[in-house]
Amino acid sequence: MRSDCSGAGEALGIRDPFLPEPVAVSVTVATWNINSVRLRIDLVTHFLKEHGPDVLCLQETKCQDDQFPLAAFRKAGYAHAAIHGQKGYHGVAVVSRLPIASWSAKSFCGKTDARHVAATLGPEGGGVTVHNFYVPAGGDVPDPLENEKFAHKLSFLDEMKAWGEADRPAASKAILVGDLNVAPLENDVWSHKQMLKVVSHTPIETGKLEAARSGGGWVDAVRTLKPEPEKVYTWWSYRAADWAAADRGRRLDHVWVSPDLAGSLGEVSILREARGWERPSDHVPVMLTLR
DNA sequence: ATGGTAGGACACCTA
Repeated sequence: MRSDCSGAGEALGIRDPFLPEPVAVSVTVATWNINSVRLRIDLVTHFLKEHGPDVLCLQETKCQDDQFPLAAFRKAGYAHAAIHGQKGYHGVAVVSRLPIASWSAKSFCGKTDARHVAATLGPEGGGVTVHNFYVPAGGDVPDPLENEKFAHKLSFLDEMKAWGEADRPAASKAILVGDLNVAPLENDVWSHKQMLKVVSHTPIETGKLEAARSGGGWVDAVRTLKPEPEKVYTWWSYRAADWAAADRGRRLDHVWVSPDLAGSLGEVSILREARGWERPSDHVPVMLTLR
């Protein structure tokens, strides 16, 4: 962003031609499990208009790539997209108003599930790579022998850790966001004690998520800016009679940054009010600004 | 101890 004051050098238009082009002074990234992007496209464009993140990462888009509502995003000013969807389930996408230089998608656990997509921004976005994840929810029974969905979740977390250690995605200018379906800390749930045997907060899951984060060298941006013991939630069940009154939330949605970006953390914002919108997702947007 | 809601595809799965 240019300043309005006219310093001598600027007024004369002097720039060192050997310096790289200036990059954006700030980038805001948002993550939101939208639970069907086609059903809730009007909520998404409302959010983009009101909050204007540079990049929005979506999970549970629940549509094939040719059904993704690209035109609505383009109309809202988000002309760039990396989409990785599948029929009916899962599905992730990165939409951006800044150009995307390249993108890719990884498969995990030998499945074709669309649970990861990565986009690298061009110079306008500082060349940052954004990894967008949708970790398996894991079913209801927290026993990998009885419940294959829980076994899949644990394997997925192990593979995230191995990927972080082998490929070193956090080596420079990287952000990892998404619905990781684990609330790792005591104050990431409404009752630590009552949640210890509930999928999303069992010790085996929280241990594996922490191992994936620290093993990859990632910094938990949200907890850096909102440290414990503050309660932080990003999801409230559809099954509560009154979600706001009960307030039995969980912090399932995360924003991690590579260590070289940790000094640039600006602010984090969790849009709790979005849970009260008409026909809401059960997750709300989480936004991080890097300066 | 139990059941409570939501979305997508297609007769039940996932969350």
